[in-house]
Amino acid sequence: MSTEDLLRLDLQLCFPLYAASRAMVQAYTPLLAKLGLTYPQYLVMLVLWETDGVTVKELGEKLYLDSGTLTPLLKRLEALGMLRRERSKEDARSVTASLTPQGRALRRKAASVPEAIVCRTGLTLEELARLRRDVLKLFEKLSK
Amino acid sequence: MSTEDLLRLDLQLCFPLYAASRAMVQAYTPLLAKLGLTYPQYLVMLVLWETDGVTVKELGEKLYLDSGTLTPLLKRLEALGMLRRERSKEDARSVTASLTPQGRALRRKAASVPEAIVCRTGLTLEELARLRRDVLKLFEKLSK
DNA sequence: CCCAATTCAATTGCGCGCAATTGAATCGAG
DNA sequence: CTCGATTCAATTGCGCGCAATTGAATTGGG
Repeated sequence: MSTEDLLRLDLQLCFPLYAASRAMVQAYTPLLAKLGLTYPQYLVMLVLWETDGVTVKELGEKLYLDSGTLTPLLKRLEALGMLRRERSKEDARSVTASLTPQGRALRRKAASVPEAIVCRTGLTLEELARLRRDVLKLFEKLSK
Repeated sequence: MSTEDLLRLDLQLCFPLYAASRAMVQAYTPLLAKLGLTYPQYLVMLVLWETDGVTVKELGEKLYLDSGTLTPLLKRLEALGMLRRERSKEDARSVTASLTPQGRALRRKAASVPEAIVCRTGLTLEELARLRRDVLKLFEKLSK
């Protein structure tokens, strides 16, 4: 493959990845709109539904996002009544996000989202699992 | 697989895709910084290097971006001296972007970028081609 | 115990993405 | 030829992402 070819938009991996990622978020958008959430907000809620009471730092480690993204996002979720933000008593440098009853209750309404997305892709669970594994492998290579 | 499992962050395809896409852009960032470009700006340049003199609409169709994104981005590239924007004479509704000599010359400096990224992924060209094909298939399913 | 280094979240600034709207130009049915 | 519908780019508004900086709290070496 020539350098010329490598510069071709349609032959690169990055652009399809970038386009697919945005298309995926677009697929979630109308579903999440019913819950009053954006996609990044939904990611934060997924973490909290799994492990309530996490710090900004922990959220950042799980989602690969920094405080510049998370702080305003968490403030919006707090304004929506989904969670509370409070300074940790043990370590006053850190801030913990905890679900409100309303935030916890939203989980049931969100339960139908993943299956709807799986259907939307038109792929089998096996195909999805393989693609997920391959993309994750790429991600790990890039993170190093 | 239960609904519970589907809701788990790490089992979903979307989050790895989202994380990998951002990691990929991050991998490009230092390389493109040497050219004075952001990743979306680089995508526009790739299109222009392949086909000079495209309208905002055509750029949007190739990159899946709308005028709300492209208009300010093209203005920045114009301010950088990479291209000119002008109203089409045939159809005064459309605007055409054309490379300046400087913009055309940048292609040589950009030639080393794709290979550097390929190395960065640590994947073989075959693995990359397969992943690209699979991601593209997903994208097409989601675009429908 | 002290203070320099580190670790936190918050803030600032900027460039996307994208929905929604605007306004100009063109098209096309009648 | 006309005028309503359509097609353009531009604009507005908002929520990310992320680099860089700030300032407060904590840590740890001496």
